[in-house]
Amino acid sequence: MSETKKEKVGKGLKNVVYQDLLDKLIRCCYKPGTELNELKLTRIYGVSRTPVREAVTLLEMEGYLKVLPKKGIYVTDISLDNVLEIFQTRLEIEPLTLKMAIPYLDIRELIRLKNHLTEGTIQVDTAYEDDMAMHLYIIRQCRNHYIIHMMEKLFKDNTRCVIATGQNEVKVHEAAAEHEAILDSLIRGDDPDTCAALMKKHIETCRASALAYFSSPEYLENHRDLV
Amino acid sequence: MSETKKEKVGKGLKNVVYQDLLDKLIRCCYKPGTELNELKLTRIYGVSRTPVREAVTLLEMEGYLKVLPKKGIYVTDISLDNVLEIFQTRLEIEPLTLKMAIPYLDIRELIRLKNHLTEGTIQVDTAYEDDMAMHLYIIRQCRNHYIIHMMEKLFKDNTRCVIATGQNEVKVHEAAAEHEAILDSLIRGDDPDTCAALMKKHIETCRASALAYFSSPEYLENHRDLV
DNA sequence: TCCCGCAATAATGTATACATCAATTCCAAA
DNA sequence: TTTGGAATTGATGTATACATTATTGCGGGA
Repeated sequence: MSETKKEKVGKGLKNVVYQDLLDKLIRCCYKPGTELNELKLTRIYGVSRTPVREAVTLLEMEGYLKVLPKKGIYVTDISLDNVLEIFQTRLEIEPLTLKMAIPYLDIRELIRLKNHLTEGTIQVDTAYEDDMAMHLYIIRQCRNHYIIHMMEKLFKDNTRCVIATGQNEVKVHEAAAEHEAILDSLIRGDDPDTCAALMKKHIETCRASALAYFSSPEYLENHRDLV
Repeated sequence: MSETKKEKVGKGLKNVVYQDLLDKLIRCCYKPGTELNELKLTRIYGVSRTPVREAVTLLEMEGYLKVLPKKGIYVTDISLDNVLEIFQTRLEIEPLTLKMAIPYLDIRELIRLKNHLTEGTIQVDTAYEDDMAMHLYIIRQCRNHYIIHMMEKLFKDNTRCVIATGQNEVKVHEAAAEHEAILDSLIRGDDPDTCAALMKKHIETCRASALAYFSSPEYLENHRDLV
């Protein structure tokens, strides 16, 4: 009933609603604190309450929505603590994950990722996507579902935080240089600890950049509400 | 309609069904491979399909059930790979988690856990519960929701594996001795790396014990189907 | 006997009706 | 004017009816 009828994202309206809502929540089309309710959502998607409810149930379990009975459905807030936890986790786990992944990395894929970085000028608008692509590729090769699952969720949350707080001005060239260093190290076949150290350094740079942003006048101006 | 009407486990029949099903899946009352369907479940719980569906949807997302459209709902299998992943994750993450938790550990709680171990004879039937209690207490104090969430899921899976494979004969005294060593080290306020090393050693013991069990004639006899 | 096809069945997917409950509003009485 | 309370509203919780579809089984024809 909405637009194109058979998108087949994942079969079933439940999955369509879930995927679309998840995407909108991560991209902050529905900002933290927004109040929704089932009726609104059924009208937006042109489906009945059943698929909406199932999608909402899943998103509540994932922590993006909170259902208050007889009150409404609320988009969960983001806190500075949350951002700190994300970086703490990345600092502690990602270097480890990289070491686990090394035996399974495909050199061709690493080269492809590197070429993406150095293909002429870096495009700012896709820089964040490319950034995540490298991290997620490495993580997925660690062959441990528990860690992969945690890290994929973490990167979703990270994206949501980045968008919610408006830190679009990531230092793309600095990050790209560090990415290149990591990829080169992996391609050369350096000692795992060496590669992991480069990854740790990179994440520390990211964290410093994010925390600096949260203390900047620019941020404090626009987001007296958040964090 | 079933038995006691107002159990209030978590408000809502959805939560009642979810909690009960989760418990039964972890305890392998529904063994891996079992085929269920919504109708059966509605009859078992005496509720309509709606709460059943919502519970099933959640359990499918958690990986305990798999819904095959127009076929049935199947209890997911357990593989040896899964067991290996569990121990790999514990070996890599739990010592780290312990170090993160140290500043937040409550000495009184550590002493309480230790007294539990040394109170006369160790009761075999509750040994596994007590074992998990210590690990989960430490993990929860690490104050990182991503890691806590992952590890709680992992311990649920671990319990399910232990029960499914029937390794009730955990070496309770050996495990208890290692637990005591860890707790003593924490209570003394040893260096974090020292404590973490004890934890790692303990998990290695657990893994060795589990893997030995999987190679034992006793296991191979009873479980030609599994793993 | 074997095979093709249609129909019945049984399962999930979806929509909607009904139940419940909390918050709000509005009216009446002090 | 203020306040208490009952009724209405609006939200989710639950049950059920309806739609869709894959599977299965039966039956007729080659």
